[in-house]
Amino acid sequence: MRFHSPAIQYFHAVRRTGSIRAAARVLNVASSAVSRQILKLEQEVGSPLFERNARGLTLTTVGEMLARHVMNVLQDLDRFRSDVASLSGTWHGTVSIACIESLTESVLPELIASHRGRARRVSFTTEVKGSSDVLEALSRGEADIGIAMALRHPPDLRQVALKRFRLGAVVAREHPLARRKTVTLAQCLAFPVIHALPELSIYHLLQPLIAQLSETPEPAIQANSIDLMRELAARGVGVAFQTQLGIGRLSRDSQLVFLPLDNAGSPVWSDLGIYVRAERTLPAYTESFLQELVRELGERERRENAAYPQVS
Amino acid sequence: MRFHSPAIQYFHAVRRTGSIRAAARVLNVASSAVSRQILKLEQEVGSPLFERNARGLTLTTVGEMLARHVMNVLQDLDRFRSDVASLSGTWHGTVSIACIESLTESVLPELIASHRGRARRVSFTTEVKGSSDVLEALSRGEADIGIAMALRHPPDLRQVALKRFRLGAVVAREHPLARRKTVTLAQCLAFPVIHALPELSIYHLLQPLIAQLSETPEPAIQANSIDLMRELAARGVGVAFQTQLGIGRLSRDSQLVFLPLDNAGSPVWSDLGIYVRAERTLPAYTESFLQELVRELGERERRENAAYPQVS
DNA sequence: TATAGCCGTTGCCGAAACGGCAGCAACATG
DNA sequence: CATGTTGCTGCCGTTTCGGCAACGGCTATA
Repeated sequence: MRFHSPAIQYFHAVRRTGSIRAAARVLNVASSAVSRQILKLEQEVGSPLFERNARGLTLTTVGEMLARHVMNVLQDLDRFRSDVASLSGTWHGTVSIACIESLTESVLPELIASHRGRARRVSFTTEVKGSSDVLEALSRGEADIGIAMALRHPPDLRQVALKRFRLGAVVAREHPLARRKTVTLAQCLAFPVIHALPELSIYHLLQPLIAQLSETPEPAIQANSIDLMRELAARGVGVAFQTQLGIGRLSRDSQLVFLPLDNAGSPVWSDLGIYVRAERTLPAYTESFLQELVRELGERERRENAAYPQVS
Repeated sequence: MRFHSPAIQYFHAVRRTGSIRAAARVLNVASSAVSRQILKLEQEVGSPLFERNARGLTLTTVGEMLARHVMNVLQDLDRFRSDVASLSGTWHGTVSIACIESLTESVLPELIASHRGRARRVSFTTEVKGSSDVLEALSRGEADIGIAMALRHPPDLRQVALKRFRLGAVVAREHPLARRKTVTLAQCLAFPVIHALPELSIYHLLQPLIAQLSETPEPAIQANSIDLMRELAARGVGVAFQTQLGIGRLSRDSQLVFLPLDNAGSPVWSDLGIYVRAERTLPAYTESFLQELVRELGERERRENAAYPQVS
């Protein structure tokens, strides 16, 4: 089912690989063929699409415009294919997800497992990244669904849903703070804390609040792995900060205690956004999973906010 | 700038014309070439795209799916072209509008004139249709922007804006009702009325209200031309029903008087919707006009509702 | 400074795709 | 039954495409 001129696909491959020869290897054709198609495209458009650097090609402004168009075409072709396939009863395809680490402990594995239980022919690709990298991967068409901290998102992305979860302190069961219902940041800073490095978005949530406090914090550990921070907290090394989503199993096993943060009487929210390329209609199987994802996150949001009602 | 395989464009032409030979004439190629491209497409997709009737071709289900994809591709290609053109400073293209008759008296001509005053290189195509035909033309990709009564719209269309205007009685200056501020339907029906035929959406707005009244109405005139109804009312033939949008000049010349309808104490609204294909990003020049259209209609809505405040 | 390894591009040539022409059968209309 | 129109199919010249080998430009390394 290849009714689009090869130029389109060649261009797409060159953009992704950043090199004509590399694209040719991926496409299983001679590099000369790729080169000629690109040159022909540039002649048709009337403007160069790539800047030829010594070590590969970079998109020009016009090239980026064409890349957007080509992405729209190829993604819509995917959708068309899945539409035709679903007509004859066969649901198959791959859902590609880019998400931040907090989802990997329980939300995503459970959802994927349950979904594959019902739709065996749908496969998944998931890539864990930082929030801004998630949005970038989505913009570049390298993922279908993105889950990231709800920062300002580029206009070519659409925020399908926005779920807010309470940020809290995470301590071991034996920790002195563990008997409290909620904690303030100041109370936490009296103990050794496990800080997130700036590449994690928790850092940007907490930093402004910490800056307001004038106290000298206890010596702290810094890490960029949520998994590591969680395990450190479980071993009583210190106080970590997370949403309850990121704790998961250790919380159920009662090794960890989650204490909602209380910032001058109001909760500290961590906003989770679900994103999709705006100029795109998702294939049916992707849309189906997306709906489940939104529903599940909404369900968790509801449950957590019921368990820890407003401080005020 | 034709970097899409001919099959795409041929298919699109065949779909629009409903015949291979007609498409070939439009495309300036031999009919055999078109026929072969369609056959090749069907082979690639693995399913017939058209039903061959004796007198032309009709889309199959799969064909309609492909038509949707092809429409997305070609419309997005248009957008890409306009993006590239605007990069080199030249804004040009054609905005195609499908709308109902009430817009043709003042809103649309003024907007188009003012827009062309600023952007000389943008041309316009406008087609006046009934509300449901407007939506259909939009779905088929025969128009960029649709303005119609806000009925339920198909899911492949997006309602960009919804503006409500008061439905009112329209009478000549000398008409006995002309001195009133508002009128009820019952008061109107005491006089000869000019009814809309079912093909106009005013009919569907008024019919349920008329059905509630048990009175025997005066002998009425029925028409399907808003222009005709307006001119009839201006000549004192009877009471017509319209939104103020549809009166325009004759109202400014004080030949006609607009009397908002009062239905058991509440206004009768006529909802005007502005529509666009959902799976599409508009070219910049089209988007620009669309914004002006929405703004202008919003402005009129505001002015009218200020002139005729709530009845209650 | 010389060399090896990439890079994109180009000439050449066989293969594949495309399009035009004329003619076919099928069907509708009168 | 004649006529017109429909889509389809051999045949054939033209265009396009892709593979191979080679060239010049560049970087990194010895």
